[in-house]
Amino acid sequence: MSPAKPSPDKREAIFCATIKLLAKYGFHGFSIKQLAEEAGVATGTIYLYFKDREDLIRELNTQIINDFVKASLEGHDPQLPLKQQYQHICFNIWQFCIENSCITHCKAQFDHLPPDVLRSQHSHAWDGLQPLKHLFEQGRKTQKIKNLPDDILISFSIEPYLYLARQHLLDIIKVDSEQLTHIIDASWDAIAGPASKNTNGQFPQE
Amino acid sequence: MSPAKPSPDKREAIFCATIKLLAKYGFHGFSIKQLAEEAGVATGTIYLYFKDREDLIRELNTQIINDFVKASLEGHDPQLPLKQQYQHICFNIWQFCIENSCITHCKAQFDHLPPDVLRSQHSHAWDGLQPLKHLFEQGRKTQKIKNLPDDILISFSIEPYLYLARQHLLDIIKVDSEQLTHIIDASWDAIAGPASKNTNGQFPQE
DNA sequence: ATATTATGAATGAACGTTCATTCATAATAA
DNA sequence: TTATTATGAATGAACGTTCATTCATAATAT
Repeated sequence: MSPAKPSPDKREAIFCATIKLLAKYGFHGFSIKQLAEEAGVATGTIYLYFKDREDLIRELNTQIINDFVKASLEGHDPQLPLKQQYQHICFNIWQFCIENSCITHCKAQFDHLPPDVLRSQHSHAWDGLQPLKHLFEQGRKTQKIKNLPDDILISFSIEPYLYLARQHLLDIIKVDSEQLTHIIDASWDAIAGPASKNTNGQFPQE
Repeated sequence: MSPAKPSPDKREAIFCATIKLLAKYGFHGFSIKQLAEEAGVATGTIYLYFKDREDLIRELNTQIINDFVKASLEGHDPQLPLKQQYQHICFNIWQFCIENSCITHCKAQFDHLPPDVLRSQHSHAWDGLQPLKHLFEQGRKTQKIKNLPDDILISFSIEPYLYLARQHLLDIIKVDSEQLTHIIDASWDAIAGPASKNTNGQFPQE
């Protein structure tokens, strides 16, 4: 089966098994022993590739963010109209979440790492999402997108998809491709247009 | 402090300490011993009030959902215009999240309990949110709200607030009350109006 | 006195991590 | 080619720690 080479993709096997187990059991109920079994290696082997448990999880987190960001921007074309650019990214996100169910379930787990890790993760993710930043910036300038900070726009642009994908994968709800279109439209409605002017009675914002 | 009383609210103290620790350390790094110390009781005492660790967490989860639902609907008035009803609920959610930071951080942890628990949690939550269900239903009928399933509307109505509140509490972003108004408006824009008809083909937006 | 409630030392299972050992392959020598 | 040696990836039993849970005992209430 497995010879004794250096090892190009054994690390990958460990990653893969970690994702699988983390998605299934969460951080509790996830043990190194179980991981070794799932990955088809000895427990000690894991420590040849990762300093310790924490290191493994941090590295995995980084890779997942990278993959997610990369998938989100696949085929991105800054020449297209803003709305189309946005729709494309949203579709990418949905697609990625559905096709990588383990990652989708994992990802949410990472939202509860220590605060300092979260902060660096946050800024790292934004680094990769530069094109989305530009899209938002351009949208704000041309009044096609509400004049709100990136993070707030994100809360309508990415979070709902993550949530819905999780529920979809758990069979709690079902989203077909026609609904997805409507969802993407709804999410565009949330961020589109200059910040609405009259909430209740109040003053225009500008 | 009190040596050996019957115990009306010792259970509450244990709940409270659990929330605190869970918010701080997550499921890992949360131990019964630590919990006992934080709650000011002996380890054995915990087992007088809860069958075991799992039972404690499940019960806590249920109570948090109940509190959350109750807070969301506080002061709800079905007589008001739909948009105002909606804004009021959104504001309640934000308020609750900010005022109960430990619960907000905890809540997300529970998103990764076993699937069957998640499903029952989901339907239990909806039971309590009947008024919101009605609001959505009425909105769909009168074309004031998009013709989309409740769960999808929720993804723009609750999830973004949970996400933003978490980030706000972690000091990753800051949301002031003026921004909150805009966020609530944006979230209304997401669900408002009949499901948009032209995705790409483009009519004027208003 | 009796029942109820609280305690925390004791327990054993499970955990992450280590390290002496193995062995297929690579490198070198004949 | 064939024999010999060196390598380091892989192993998994063993280790020390930590954990959830129990229970004999103590404290309090009735």
